[in-house]
Amino acid sequence: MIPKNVTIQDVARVAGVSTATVSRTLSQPDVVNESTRKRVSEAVSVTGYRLNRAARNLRTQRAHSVLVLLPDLANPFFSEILKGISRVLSQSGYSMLIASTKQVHDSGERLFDYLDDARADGMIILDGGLDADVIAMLESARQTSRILFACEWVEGADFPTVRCENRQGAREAVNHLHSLGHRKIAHVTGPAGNVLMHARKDAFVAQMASLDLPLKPEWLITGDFSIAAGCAAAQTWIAMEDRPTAVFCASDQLALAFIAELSRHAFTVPDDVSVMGFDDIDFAEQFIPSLTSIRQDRLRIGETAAQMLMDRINAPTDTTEETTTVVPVSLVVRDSTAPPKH
Amino acid sequence: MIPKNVTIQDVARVAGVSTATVSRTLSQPDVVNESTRKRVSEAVSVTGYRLNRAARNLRTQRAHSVLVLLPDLANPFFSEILKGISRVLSQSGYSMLIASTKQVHDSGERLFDYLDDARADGMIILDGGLDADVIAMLESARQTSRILFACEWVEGADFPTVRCENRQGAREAVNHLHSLGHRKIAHVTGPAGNVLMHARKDAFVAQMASLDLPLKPEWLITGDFSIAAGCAAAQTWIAMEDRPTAVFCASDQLALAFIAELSRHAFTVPDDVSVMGFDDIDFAEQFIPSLTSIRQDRLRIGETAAQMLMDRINAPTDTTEETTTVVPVSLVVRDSTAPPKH
DNA sequence: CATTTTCTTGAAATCGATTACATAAATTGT
DNA sequence: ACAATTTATGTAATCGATTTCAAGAAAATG
Repeated sequence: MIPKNVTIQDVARVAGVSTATVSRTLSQPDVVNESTRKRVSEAVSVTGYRLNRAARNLRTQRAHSVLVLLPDLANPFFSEILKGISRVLSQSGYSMLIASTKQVHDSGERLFDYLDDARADGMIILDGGLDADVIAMLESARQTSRILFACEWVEGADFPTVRCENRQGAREAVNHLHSLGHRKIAHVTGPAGNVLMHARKDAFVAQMASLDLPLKPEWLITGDFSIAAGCAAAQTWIAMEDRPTAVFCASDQLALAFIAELSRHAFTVPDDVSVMGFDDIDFAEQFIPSLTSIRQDRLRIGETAAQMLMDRINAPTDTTEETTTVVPVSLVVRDSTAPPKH
Repeated sequence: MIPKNVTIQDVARVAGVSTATVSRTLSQPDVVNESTRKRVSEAVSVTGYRLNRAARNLRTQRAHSVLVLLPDLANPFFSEILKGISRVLSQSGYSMLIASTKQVHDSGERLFDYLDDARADGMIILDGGLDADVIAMLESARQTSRILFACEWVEGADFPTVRCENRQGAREAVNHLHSLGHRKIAHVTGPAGNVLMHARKDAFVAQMASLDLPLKPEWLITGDFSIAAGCAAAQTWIAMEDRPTAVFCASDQLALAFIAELSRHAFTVPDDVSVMGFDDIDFAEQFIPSLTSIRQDRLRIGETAAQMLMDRINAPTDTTEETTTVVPVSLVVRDSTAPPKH
């Protein structure tokens, strides 16, 4: 009942040629004579032949797939990026493997096993918070050029990176609030140690200074990108003597939680305080009030990262040059920011 | 500079045994003598040997990976499910490949190529809206037992399925609203033809009847699971002569968009109308007002699906029995529902 | 002590493609 | 017309594991 797998041998027999010719017809049609090409193509469709990828992968020493490593599979922030990555990969005939940092760790695998394994030809890492020893291992791995970071990165490590203009985003945020008339602006940061948190915070501080705006230390509220942190930050704001009239949150998730918590305490946005986020996640638009944010083109980040990786994988030699691609951000003004009321 | 790959041959040489013994030591340690086992283990760690998966996959005719097919990569609804799937797969040493229906279609691949290809040993499909011809092909594929559906399914097709208790969820929604005192309840449905839409709508209608509640035809508002449909439904509600006091939406995304649109027209939830959703996505809790919903345990759906697939893949014979596993739902009461005001 | 059974191990075939090399045929140049 | 190319194809090695079969050693049996 179960028909045996059709192999290249079967096709060769049917077409009356050798397997080498079949293989050539399929991968480099131009080197075979037109008449045989036609005969082979016919044999292929008659037999219903499908290339066995495991065999090809073994012979060519290529996995024809790429690993995407996420900090957390359940975080919707990444889905659009995956879409971009997947699109580019599938154009090149590559498959997308997905794993989360935590899972890899828990299962006792080591990250570069994926490369050593012949399971993946490269990896796109979306988690800048990898342990130092993991990074060290990756750097000493044989195929360093096939590892790249997207969105986040690791300070001091020489991996190619695709990221958005974090600093520019923070500057635009400050400028936007400033232009609305705000002078007292707070910043809820990302998690301590996170590279994005530093980039955004530093730029925030710098821009405040360059606009001659005051900045009390307590207006820098340390959070992380979680919902809980947004709620906590809201309580911090509520407890302040001299409340800032605007708050720039390091992520949309923070901002939305911040607003939600405020509303549970009968404060209204933007009447009592203007709030803005960073990322422009899908939900920002649907929230009430809709959220002013700094938009990251996540699709493009994903596509760019995948394309860079493809280029490196297909490059004849190990190109050692490190490359950083920066994707622009844009301000999206919605209802959560307004001029301050006096 | 680039050290050659360590193969099983190298290990065998170092340990002074044959490759067969090395292979046995690694995959069935109990059949080799303890002393040789020790010697081999040592050789493995000395050489830093890593199994080449491509080679194993070819020889064993297993890809050791599973394809997960999503309707849309960018939809956050699925992320938690992926987490569940990935967890179970990685425990079994399997990798998770991800693709979207649209992408597979656009790239000209056929779905079962993934199986024929030796790229995947099975697939979990999260999209019940596949074209009829795709379904027909899948049914006629050689390895039908290695295909299963999760969340959605295809009416009439005999694939094993994991789904949540859609009907029970709809009943609980009606009961909840009824117990708050609502008598006029509308339902915003999912997209026409969708199996979830039908299950939920039918159960809604039935439960309304069994509670002797009136149900005008216009109270069944056809939507889809999109944000736009939620907005449109809100406008439909606003335009009604005799407005229902409660609205049960077939998804959270619908419900949130519904509420957002109402608020743009100066209606308040739950004061003017109670609204509830289905799914309990992460955001339901953060919305203002927080959303009453029917919770699907997405993690568990993912885990169950993956486990079922693993069992089938590892089953000695092609078990043809169709199985449907139903995962319970639960009512989560939040702020978007309240007794009607008269 | 001969015979059977059980443990261990190795030699070699195998999975299904790709590709280096060889060879035969066709084309070109002089 | 003969040598030199070019073009098209086939032979066979190869990728790196797993597994069947056979065989020698050790243990158990009568």
